[in-house]
Amino acid sequence: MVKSRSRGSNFDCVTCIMRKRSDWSVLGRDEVTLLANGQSSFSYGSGEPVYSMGESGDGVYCVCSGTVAIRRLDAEGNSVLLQLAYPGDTLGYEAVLTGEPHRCNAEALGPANVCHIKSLTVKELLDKNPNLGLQFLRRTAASLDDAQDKLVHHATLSNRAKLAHLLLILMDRYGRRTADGTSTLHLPVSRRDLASMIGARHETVSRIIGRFESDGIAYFSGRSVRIPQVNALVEEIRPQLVG
Amino acid sequence: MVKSRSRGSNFDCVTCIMRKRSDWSVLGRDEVTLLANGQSSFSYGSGEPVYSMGESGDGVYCVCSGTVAIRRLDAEGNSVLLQLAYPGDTLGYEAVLTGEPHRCNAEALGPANVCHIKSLTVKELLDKNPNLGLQFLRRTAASLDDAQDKLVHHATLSNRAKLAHLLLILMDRYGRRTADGTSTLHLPVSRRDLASMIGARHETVSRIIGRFESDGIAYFSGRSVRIPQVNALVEEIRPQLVG
DNA sequence: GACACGCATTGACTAACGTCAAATTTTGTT
DNA sequence: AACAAAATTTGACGTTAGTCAATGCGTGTC
Repeated sequence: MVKSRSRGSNFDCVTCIMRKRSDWSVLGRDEVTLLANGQSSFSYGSGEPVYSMGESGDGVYCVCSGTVAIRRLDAEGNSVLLQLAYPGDTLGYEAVLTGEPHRCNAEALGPANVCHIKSLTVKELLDKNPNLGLQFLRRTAASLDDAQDKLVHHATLSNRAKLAHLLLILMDRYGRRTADGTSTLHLPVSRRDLASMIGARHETVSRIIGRFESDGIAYFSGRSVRIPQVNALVEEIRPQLVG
Repeated sequence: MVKSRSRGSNFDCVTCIMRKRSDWSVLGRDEVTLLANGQSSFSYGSGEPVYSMGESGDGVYCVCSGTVAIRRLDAEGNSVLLQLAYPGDTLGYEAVLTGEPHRCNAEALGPANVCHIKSLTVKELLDKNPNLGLQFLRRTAASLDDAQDKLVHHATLSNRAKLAHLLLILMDRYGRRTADGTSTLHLPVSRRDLASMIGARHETVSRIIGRFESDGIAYFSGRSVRIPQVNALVEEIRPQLVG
């Protein structure tokens, strides 16, 4: 179900509720007007690219609704899902700042609304309000921290532990705690993407899922996951301590 | 040989040759004076910490000479070497910007001179010259790009390929091409660190080194490496393509 | 509704890698 | 120079995870 990208008119920065929770919250009243003038909003269908590796950055993107996947492909075509972007997140500013082409693909994981702010406007705003740049800097530093944490996990955890950890992270956004202490989770991504996020093959993920079910830790049905005790997942993360 | 950190007086931002190649190159003349006033320079011995995880960021650090290793430890004490910092690199600004404690250790890998610029000065400079913040942002974005590339490699390459790749990267800075086409390389880090950089055990690295030697690709003696044909390392990186 | 396609699961097998332990070398200290 | 400590190498072994291949499942298309 891949609709083609369509221009939407429903989103306007001045009234946008996401703006207050985003990097753009540092802007003053007339700066927001400038932002609104340099902006266009688009609707995307599932799987549709927002931007692609190699394209030059003609502006930045701000997620208004939905989830956007940030991926990188290597020379052999392996796709790695690096990050999930949510409403309020700003994407693609690296390319605008450096003048280099985009290093990643950004793709809507479901119906999504994403606004585009053209480079000129971004540069004017950065110039007018230095806090915007500092805000981007804080955000980028947080992403770097996140990426470095992932590197540590890739270096020290088993695939099973990494999958448990990933499920816990996805729980934060997509999970729901039911009355009797069990939790449920609707996965935003396929098994293949799940696998690429932890640096494993999709067959391996299938097998780990099988073992989670045998061990009573998590039960999968399509993209729905039922987790009787969240704490059991936490236990999975620390390497086996003997004693 | 761990000397204790000592205050040095040899380094002054106004005359510092590294400054022109660093983020601070965007500063104007009197801003450099402000920088020089908020700065103190220190000498470090091999293995000595510049700052440590958990400490609060009381300023940023600028490498004047030597190499500084950026590491992160996990809960079980595993150390992962995330990055090598070189003269001109600025460290530790994340902690200053966010107010959070340092998330990494920074440690001199050999004799090194590192200047400390106190938080107040950094904030004044960021305030006076917005280009400094943008410069930090560009640098951080580049680090993020680098970390994401590593994630892709961790997800898709074998340890052997990752080691070959790492050697090529280290060649850029520590390598020397001799007349007859062979190259030599003096490693700045131990085998353990080499292992942590590619997410493998040190025993595994030892064995890969053994195989590199059997295969005539690289010969190791302590921290010296001789590489007859650099191209042979490049070949190692791409997964076996069946022909 | 039948079909095709991509995704997911499972099995059999193999290769890569980690673990534990011991021997050896290197490095730093006294 | 002698010693102690740490790093490195090597071996034997077990486990994990990747590969190849076949089958099943689900979704969207015609």
